[in-house]
Amino acid sequence: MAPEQEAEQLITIGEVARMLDVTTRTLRYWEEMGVIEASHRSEGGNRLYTPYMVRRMRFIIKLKELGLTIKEMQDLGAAYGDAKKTENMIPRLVEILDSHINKVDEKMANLASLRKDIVDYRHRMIEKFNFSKK
Amino acid sequence: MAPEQEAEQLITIGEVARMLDVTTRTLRYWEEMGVIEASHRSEGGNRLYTPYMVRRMRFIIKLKELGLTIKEMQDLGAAYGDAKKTENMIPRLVEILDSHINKVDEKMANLASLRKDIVDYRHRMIEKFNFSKK
DNA sequence: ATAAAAATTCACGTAAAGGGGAGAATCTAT
DNA sequence: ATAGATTCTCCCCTTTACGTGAATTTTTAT
Repeated sequence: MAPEQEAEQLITIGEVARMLDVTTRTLRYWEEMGVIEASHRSEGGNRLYTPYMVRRMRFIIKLKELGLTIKEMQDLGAAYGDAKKTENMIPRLVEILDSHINKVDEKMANLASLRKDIVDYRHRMIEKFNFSKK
Repeated sequence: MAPEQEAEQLITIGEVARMLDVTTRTLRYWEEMGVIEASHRSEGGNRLYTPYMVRRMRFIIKLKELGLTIKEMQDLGAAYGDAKKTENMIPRLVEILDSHINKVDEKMANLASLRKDIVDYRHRMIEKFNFSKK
């Protein structure tokens, strides 16, 4: 067998927070919501995280940037945790992403329409102004 | 002189709510927030709205669908209302509209970029999935 | 050993956009 | 005139994603 695996370097919540540019409160909140959990606890009870967990948190952040809610991440997390195979999570993720692409498309169409409305309104106002000045 | 202008047909809050597919609570909330106000009140104090107000509310709904906040609508709403009162405000209104057009343009650019991110991410996920399935 | 920094668990607060109910008054129709 | 439907004003509740202490422990550095 290979020699015992080297102890992973565990880092504290504060270090993780600085690395990911989030607050410790946010990390505890994610744990509270069940989208992530601390890898270990120290003797005294302090949270300690492995690099793997940090990668998972980066992933969470990415999903957040893509507009997924914590609730949607919980679904993904369940699939993730249960199967332990990332691959099993992917179809569900793709499904959620698809729905987000649709939402974004809708918003863009609406924005285009609003822009047109505002521009039209602006033109009417300018004409009215010039006319009143004769 | 022309004959006295026909009394505008005023409708109740419930009718407006049904027409616009929102709740009466929502309409009162908008009033509370200052983005709209009732055209009149009946003898007994019930809100009554003119067709013009209904058009303004449709406009509000459109803005809402775009993700504009009530705060943003307050600016636009104020300008919209002021312009009706006096044409001296038109240059100011055009100015505000221009700033909103810029905001809309920015939002559209952000959404376009977000959409690209999501689509790219989706592709990477699918490739990974297919690869793992060999 | 001891001060300072960091972490712990409550637990209340915030903003946005309303939801929902109470109790009273008003409007509509017969 | 009276039932029944609507509306009125208050006022507290909800959700989401944390913020912000407070009081207590743990960890780190000297």
